Amino acid sequence: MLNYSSSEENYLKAIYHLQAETGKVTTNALADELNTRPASITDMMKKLSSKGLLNYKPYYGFSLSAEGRKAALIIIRRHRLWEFFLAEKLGFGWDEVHFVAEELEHVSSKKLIDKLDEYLGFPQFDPHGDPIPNSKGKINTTVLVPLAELPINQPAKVVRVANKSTQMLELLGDKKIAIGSVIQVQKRFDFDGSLELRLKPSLTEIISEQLAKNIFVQL
Amino acid sequence: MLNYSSSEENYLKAIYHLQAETGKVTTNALADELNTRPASITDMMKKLSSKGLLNYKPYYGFSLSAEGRKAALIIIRRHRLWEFFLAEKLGFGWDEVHFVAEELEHVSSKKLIDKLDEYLGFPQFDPHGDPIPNSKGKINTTVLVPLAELPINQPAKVVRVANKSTQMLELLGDKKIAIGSVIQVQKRFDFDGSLELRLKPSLTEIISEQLAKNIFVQL
DNA sequence: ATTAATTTTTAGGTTTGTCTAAACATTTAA
DNA sequence: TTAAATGTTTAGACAAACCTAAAAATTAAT
Ligand SMILES: [Mn+2]
Ligand SMILES: [Mn+2]
Ligand SMILES: [Mn+2]
Ligand SMILES: [Mn+2]
Repeated sequence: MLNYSSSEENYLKAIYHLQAETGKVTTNALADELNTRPASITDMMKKLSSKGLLNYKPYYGFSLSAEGRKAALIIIRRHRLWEFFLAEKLGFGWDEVHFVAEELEHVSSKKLIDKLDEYLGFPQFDPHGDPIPNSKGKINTTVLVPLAELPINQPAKVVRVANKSTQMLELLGDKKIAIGSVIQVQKRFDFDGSLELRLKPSLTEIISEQLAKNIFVQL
Repeated sequence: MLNYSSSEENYLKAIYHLQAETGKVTTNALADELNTRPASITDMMKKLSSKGLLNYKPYYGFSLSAEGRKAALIIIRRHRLWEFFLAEKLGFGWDEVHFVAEELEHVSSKKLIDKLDEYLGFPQFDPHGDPIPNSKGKINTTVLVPLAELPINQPAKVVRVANKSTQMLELLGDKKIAIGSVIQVQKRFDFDGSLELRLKPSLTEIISEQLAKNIFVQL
């Protein structure tokens, strides 16, 4: 049914992400995201809008059409399922999966992805805690709360980490925090925003506000 | 270390296969194999030989250099490991794996392939019975005998099927022959070359010469 | 040994996706 | 409210990987 080039797919995905994160998408922001030049963005915007994937008026910006959003979600589904596979089955580290999935996501067999999904047990979140759209493109829109804003003594599950660097992975390992951990905030120090967490009845850890802003939990 | 485009990889692989099957490679044969025009072959031959992957003299034909052979084996390794994965883990049919692997083989992470190999238990043959090169590019060169030439009463294991069509799969299913089956030829009818096979002490099947020529066994 | 047929290469185009430099629009600042 | 800065689009090129049609080389047939 659908068949887009790897380039088109990367553009659709990037537009979707920028739209979700910042509300609107600009030519420069997209060029920055995709490591291309603004002129290339304009070229591709014309192409995608002529294919009905984008609403585009010169100088007025652009946004995904219903069809474009649908296509983007298919690619995001592929990407996150592959990330899950790499981490869960092949033992890749958290911080290594993204780069490889960036290539695997362009393999376009629908059967492949649906079988993979089944084989993996229909996972709900990728290794970074981001939700995986189902085969109909529906995405779990559970509202995630940054740990920095979690009310005191409210238990919650860690499901997503915004920053995906090696340094972050290292720090989380040290603090014994992982995707799936159930956590509650025991105390918030207003001076620097640092938090005292309770991980298990007998295990507490102190984390910085900066770290807390990058950890997302589900109530 | 190495990084070739998908096109270059497909050419290298096709040259390797034609070289192995027919001894030499011609412009037309290659164009035929790759569904392109002879002119496109000449273009790519210049490119690949300028990269040192090919020995090429205009009008005199071409053959893979040592480096080209090495690159081809890496791609064949990827292809066959993915085929094995699709058949073994995701439940794809024999006849469905090739098409998808044709795309997956171009994902270039060495770590991905080596981890996949390990995850799959270092398989020796793909679902068609073709040998899988190891991570150093060494390929199992076990000589395979077409079932049509197997001596009477010599037990042997089915390891490869040359024709990969759905029709073939259907016929083999009907005759209860699969990769891994241990077989011996009980009688050869010289009139039409058909064979009476013994599959288990109490199970015999008659197969045509045409089928027997497409089934390869290991002694 | 010419001529004819086949194979291979060259010449010149096309499409996709990129780029730089210049022009044009919009936004911000003086 | 004009000028400067910023953001976006156009114009024109380029490389990769294809193509068709014509030319050149090789091989096969008279
Ligand atoms: Mn990608
Ligand atoms: Mn992810
Ligand atoms: Mn391929
Ligand atoms: Mn195979």
